[in-house]
Amino acid sequence: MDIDRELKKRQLKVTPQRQAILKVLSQSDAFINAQNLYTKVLEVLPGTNFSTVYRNLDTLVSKDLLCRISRENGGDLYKIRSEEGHHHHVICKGCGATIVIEFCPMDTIREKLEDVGFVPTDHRFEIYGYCKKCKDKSMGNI
Amino acid sequence: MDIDRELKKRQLKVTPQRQAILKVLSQSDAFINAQNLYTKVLEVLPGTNFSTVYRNLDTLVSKDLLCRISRENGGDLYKIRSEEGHHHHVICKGCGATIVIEFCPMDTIREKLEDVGFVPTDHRFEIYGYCKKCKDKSMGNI
DNA sequence: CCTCCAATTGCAACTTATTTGCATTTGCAT
DNA sequence: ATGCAAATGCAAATAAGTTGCAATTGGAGG
Repeated sequence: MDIDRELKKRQLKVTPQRQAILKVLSQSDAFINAQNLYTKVLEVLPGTNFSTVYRNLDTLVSKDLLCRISRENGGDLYKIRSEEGHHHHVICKGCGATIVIEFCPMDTIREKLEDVGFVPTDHRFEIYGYCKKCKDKSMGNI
Repeated sequence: MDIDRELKKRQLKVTPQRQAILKVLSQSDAFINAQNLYTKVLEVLPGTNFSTVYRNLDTLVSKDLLCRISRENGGDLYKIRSEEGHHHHVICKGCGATIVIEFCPMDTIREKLEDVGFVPTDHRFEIYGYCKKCKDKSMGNI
């Protein structure tokens, strides 16, 4: 991933902080929370402020550079948006690894909603569980 | 809904606070957040402590008396679990009203996950938008 | 290369949502 | 009526994220 290019494409300034954040995120496609990300960013660019990280997570999500999901009783999680277009995720609760799925349940249900006059604006579909590697382990570090 | 009966069935003590919480929740099937619920509970049972409300929300969700969803950048929302068994929700962003749908996308995707050795433990599927009534209004009070 | 200015950052204080420890009270089984 | 685990109230603590503002800086244009 050409970080500088992706930032410029979206008219965002190329700052060391953004480079650090995207560098960390691009090194894995697992979901990570803001605090853990912040810790890792500090290793790449010591002195970075956490509000800068939070602000940029918002910015980068809104510019479609990151995917964000939120869980019950847990903070939001982020990862690099490597796929183009609409998709959903299968997320391993052991290692955080993700599988992207193209299947979208809205395709099945949209028409039924129209029948009752409901206009969908957005939706969530996420699957949690354990990947092949993490099966039989109970790490729970997500 | 027979509140006392449902509590006893789950070996939970019947307290005025729980009765108040469930009374408020059972009067509507819209999702509501903990703070708003707390305010309404105070009208029914003044003096109730907010930590009691929070603790009971957790308890009641774990005992399958309530449904909980969480949104990006917002707290969790709760409603009475009126349907038996597994189901998903369509939620109006205008008035909070919900439609229960029996359709579950896992039926479609489960087999494909098995093929790659992924063991799903739980999933989320929620649809947000505007119901017939709230269309053309931009209330955004959810 | 230099200048300028809006965008970005650092800092610290604040907010919001929720949780926890502990003493007190209470539902309910016996 | 009694005993005790469960539940509550209170206050303080925590976690996660946000905000105002002054200082800094990326990068477009000269």
